[in-house]
Amino acid sequence: MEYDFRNLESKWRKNWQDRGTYHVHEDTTKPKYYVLDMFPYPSGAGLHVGHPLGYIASDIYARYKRLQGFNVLHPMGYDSFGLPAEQYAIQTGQHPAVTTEENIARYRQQLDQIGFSFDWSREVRTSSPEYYKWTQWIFKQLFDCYYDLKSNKAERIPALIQHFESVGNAAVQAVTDCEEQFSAEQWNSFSAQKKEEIIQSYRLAYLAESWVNWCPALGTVLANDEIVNGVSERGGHPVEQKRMRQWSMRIKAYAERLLEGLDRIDWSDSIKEQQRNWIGKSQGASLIFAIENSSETIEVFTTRPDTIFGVSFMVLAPEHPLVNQLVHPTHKDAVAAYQRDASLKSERDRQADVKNISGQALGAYALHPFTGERIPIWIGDYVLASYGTGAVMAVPCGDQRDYDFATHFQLEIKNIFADIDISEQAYTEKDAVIANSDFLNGLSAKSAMKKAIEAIEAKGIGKGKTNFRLRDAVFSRQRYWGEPFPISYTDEIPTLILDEFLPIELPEVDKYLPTEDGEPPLARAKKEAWNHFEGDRMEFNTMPGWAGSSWYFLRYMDPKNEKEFVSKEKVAYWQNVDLYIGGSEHATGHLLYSRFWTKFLFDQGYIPFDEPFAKLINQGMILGKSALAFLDEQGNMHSYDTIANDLSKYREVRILIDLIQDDESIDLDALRKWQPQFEAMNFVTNAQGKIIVKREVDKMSKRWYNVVTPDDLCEKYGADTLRMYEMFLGPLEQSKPWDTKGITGVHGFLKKYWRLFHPNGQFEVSEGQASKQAMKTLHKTIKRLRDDLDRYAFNTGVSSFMICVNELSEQKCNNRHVLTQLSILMAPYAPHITEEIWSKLSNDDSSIFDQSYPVFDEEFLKESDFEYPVSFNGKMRFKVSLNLELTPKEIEEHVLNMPESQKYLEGKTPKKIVIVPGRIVNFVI
RNA sequence: GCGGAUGUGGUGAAAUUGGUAGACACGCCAGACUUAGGAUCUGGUGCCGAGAGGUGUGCGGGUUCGAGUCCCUCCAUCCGCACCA
Repeated sequence: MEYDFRNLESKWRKNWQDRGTYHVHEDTTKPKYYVLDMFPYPSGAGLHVGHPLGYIASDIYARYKRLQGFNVLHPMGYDSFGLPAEQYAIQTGQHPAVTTEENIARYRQQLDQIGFSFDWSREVRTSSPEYYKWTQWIFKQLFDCYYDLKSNKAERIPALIQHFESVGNAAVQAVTDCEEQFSAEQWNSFSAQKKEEIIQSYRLAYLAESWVNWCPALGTVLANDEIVNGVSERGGHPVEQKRMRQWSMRIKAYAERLLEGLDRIDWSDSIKEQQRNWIGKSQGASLIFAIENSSETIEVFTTRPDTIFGVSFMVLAPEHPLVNQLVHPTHKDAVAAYQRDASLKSERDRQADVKNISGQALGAYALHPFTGERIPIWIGDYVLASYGTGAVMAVPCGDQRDYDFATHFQLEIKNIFADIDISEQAYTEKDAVIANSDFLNGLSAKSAMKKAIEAIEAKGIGKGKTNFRLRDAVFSRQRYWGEPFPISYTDEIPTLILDEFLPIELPEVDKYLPTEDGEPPLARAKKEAWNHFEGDRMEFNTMPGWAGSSWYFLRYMDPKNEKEFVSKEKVAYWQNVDLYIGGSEHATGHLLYSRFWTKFLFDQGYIPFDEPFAKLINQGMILGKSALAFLDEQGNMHSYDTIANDLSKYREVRILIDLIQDDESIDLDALRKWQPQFEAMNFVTNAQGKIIVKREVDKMSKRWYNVVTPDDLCEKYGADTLRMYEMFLGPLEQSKPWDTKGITGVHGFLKKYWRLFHPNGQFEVSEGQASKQAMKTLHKTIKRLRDDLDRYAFNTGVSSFMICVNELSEQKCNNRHVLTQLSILMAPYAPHITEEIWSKLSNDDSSIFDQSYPVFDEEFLKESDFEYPVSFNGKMRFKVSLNLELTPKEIEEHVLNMPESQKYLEGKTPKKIVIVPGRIVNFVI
C-alpha cells in the first residue's frame, strides 16, 4: 500500500470536523493550557509559507499538551478591521466587509489544508458587531475610570466626582493633565462644559486637544508606534505634527506597572528591552528656577541633581511657552528668526541634523537656586518640547550636548568633578567625586543626588521625580473600517451610549472618503443609517487597529457570551495565555497595549491576572530566495555564470521563481509567456545553452516574485510533510531563507515511516515483545522529544524522528508496541498520517489525540559498556569499548596497556591522566 | 553613538551541565534495481594531502587536562532606540 497522502489527509480532516475532535470545553477535572497565535489580518494576498510557521509550532505544542492530559485551548480568529480593505473600498466602491469576508474565506481554506487543531467554534473577528460590542464596552469602562495613585489602580469616575464635590481636587492623588487646583465650592460653580473638561483630564480614555501625528496621505492620525523613521509604518507616507481634538488612552498612568510586569513574564530579552526603551523611565528631580526681574519661573527635569552647582546656562525648546515673555527686547528679532527656522524643520530633520549646533540667547537670566548666580537663558532645538518640561538646566561638564553647546557659543564650563579633566569633553560617568559644590563637596554622585534632592525639597523649589518617555496613545482614527465609538455629542460634550444600545454598528456611507470639510467618513452617514443615534451627533472617528486586538485572547474563552465580554467562571478557568507565538514587529504596539488593557481589566476586577501572555515566542521571518537575471545595455539576457566577474555593466531583473528549474536555470519558454518584455528577448546562454540566475535573499513578497505558497506544497507533498519541513528548517525564533528543495528529505522520511508498517506492501505489525534494541531506540526518542518540546526546539524533534525511523528500519522492527508509541510521539507533528496509522492499529473509532503521551523509562537506555574516546593532549585518537562498572583506576590500566596508547605515548610517561567515567579518557604528555 | 541578537561544511543546521565538532537533511559523487526515474535502496562526502598525517566552529588572545560552549579585545551581519536632559 502506497502512502496516499492526498486521500488520507482530506479523509481525516473531514473526520475530525465531523467528530468535533478539536472542540474544547471547560473541564475542571483537567489542568488547563492556553496556546495562542497572533491572529492574522486577512489580506488579499493570502498566506505564503512564512505565515503558518508559528501556527504549526503552536499546533504541535497544543497537541503535545493535549496528549499529556491537559485541556488545551487553541483558538484562531481574524484581526479583520484595517486599512487595506478600506483602501480597496475607496478605489472600487466595494464595501470593506465584502472584501474582508472573501479574504477570510480564502485564509480559512488555506489554514484548513494544513490540518490545524484550532477550535473553530470559538472563532472571533474584530470586525463583527457581536465582537466589537465588547470592544466598545471596554472603551466605556476606560472612559469611566481614572488612575488613582493612592490605591495604585484604576478607580471609577463617579467616586472622583464625589471628591470634587466634597473637597475639591487638592487631596486627590491621580494621574491627570489637570494643572488647575479647585475647591469644592469652585467645582460646584463650574458649568457642565467646564466640569466635563476637567474630568476628561482624568479619564483613562479621554478627549483632548493635543499634538498628534497627522498623516495626510492616509487621512488619519497615527500613534507613535505606527510611525517608523518619521514616516507611516503602513505605506511609508510623511507624517506631520498637528494640534487636534482626539481620543487618547492614558497609558502613561500604567508606565511603572508595565515596566515592573516585564520581570514576571517569560519573553525574549529583545522584546522586553524594546518595551523598556519605549517606556523610557528616568529618575531625577524637577526643579524650579526663578527668573531675574520676572514673576515667571522655569521648571526643568534633570536626572543629575547632583550636578546642580555645575549649571552655567539654561536651554529652552524653541516652542517653549515662556520664550516670548522672557525674551529681552534687544534679542526679540533674533529669537523670532530662530523660532521660525526651527518650526520649518520637520521633526525628522531635527533628528537627522544632530551635528549642527544651533541656538539663540534670550537676553534673559535665571537665578541659581543655591548660589543666586545669574544664568543666561538660551533656546536651542536640541531641547525637545515634548519631553520633560521642554527646558533643561545645562551642565556642560557632565553632559556632552551641553558641553558642545557651551563650547560652540563660548559659555562658561564649570568643573564640579574632583580630579577629572574636562578640557576635551564632558565627563558623563556617574562615578566622580563632586567638588566646587558647597554642601555636596566630597560626596559620590549617588549620595550627592540624594542630598541635592533633599535640599531642593527643603527649599520648596522642586522634588524628586520620575519621568517617562512613554506618551499617551492616540485612540481615534479618521477612517471608516474600524470600531465606532459608543459616544454621542450634545453641545460638543461627549456622552457614553448606554450598554443596552450596544453595539453601535458601522453605518452605511455613500463613500469611504472624508467629507468636503475634512470630517471623517462616518460624518457622511445619515441619521437613519445609525442603528442607534442620540444627541446632536454621533462620534465620527473610529478606533485604531489595536483596539480589538488588545483583548481578543479573552473572548476566545467565551466567544458567544451576550451578557459579558467573558464570564468570570471561564476566565477563572482558562486564566492567561500560557504560550503565545507571533512576530516581533508588535513589540511596542499590540504587545504593550494588551498588557495595558489587561492591567486595567484586572484593576476593575473583571479578570484574575494582570499579564496577558506568560510566555512569548517570536518566530523568525521566512525569507524568499529571489532569482536575478542580467540584461546588458542592448537588452540581451546573459547567463549569470558567464558574467559573474563583472556585473556592473548589467541591469538586474527579478524573475518569477516558479520559472527556475532545479539547476538554477530559467525555463525560457515559460519566461517568454510570463511577461511581454521577454517574448522576443535575445538570450546569451552559457556553454550548456542555459541562462543561470543569481539567488538573493529578500523578504518574501509579491513584488520580488519570490513567494512560495503552502497550497502548492500541500498538493504536491501533503500537509504533514509541509508541517514537518517548516519545523525542520531551523530554530523557530531564527529568520531563514526558504528553499523548497529540501522538502523531499522530509517527504521521504514520512514514506519511510509508512513502510515500517507495510514491510511487504501490506499493513502488518508484529505482536509480542520488542527487541531490546528497538526499545532503546524508542525510549531515546521519547526522551529527546520531551526535552526538545520542553524547550520549544521543534527542529531537533524532526531530526529525532528521522533517526528513530532510520534505526527501526535498519532493525526491521515492526513491533506493535514500539510503532504505536512512536506514532503517538509523532502525532503532534504529523497528525494525518499518524491518525491513519492509529485507525489501523486500534480498529476502533478513537482518535490518536485521545491517547496518552509515551513516558520515558531510563531502564531501556542503560548500557553495560561505553565506547570511550581516548585523547592525547585533548586530541581524540582512538576509541575503546569498556564496561561502565570499571573504576577510573581500572580504565587507566586497561587503556595504558593498549598498543594504540603506547604508539601515541611514544615511550613517555603521561604527566596527568584525566578519566571521567562514562565520558572521556585524556592523557597529558 | 547606545542597547539586543547572531556568526559552525557548498546549503538549512545539530552539539541540553566545558568532554568524540558537523547529528539529521538538502546538494554533490559512485553504485544497485529498473523500459524509464524528479521512485526506491547501498556506499562516500568539513578543508588540505596520493598517503601517513595535518588542520578546522568570524579574527586575535586568555582560563582549563580539555573550549563551538567560559572570560577579554576586535571584526561582520541583522534588529531596536536614537538629541530623552
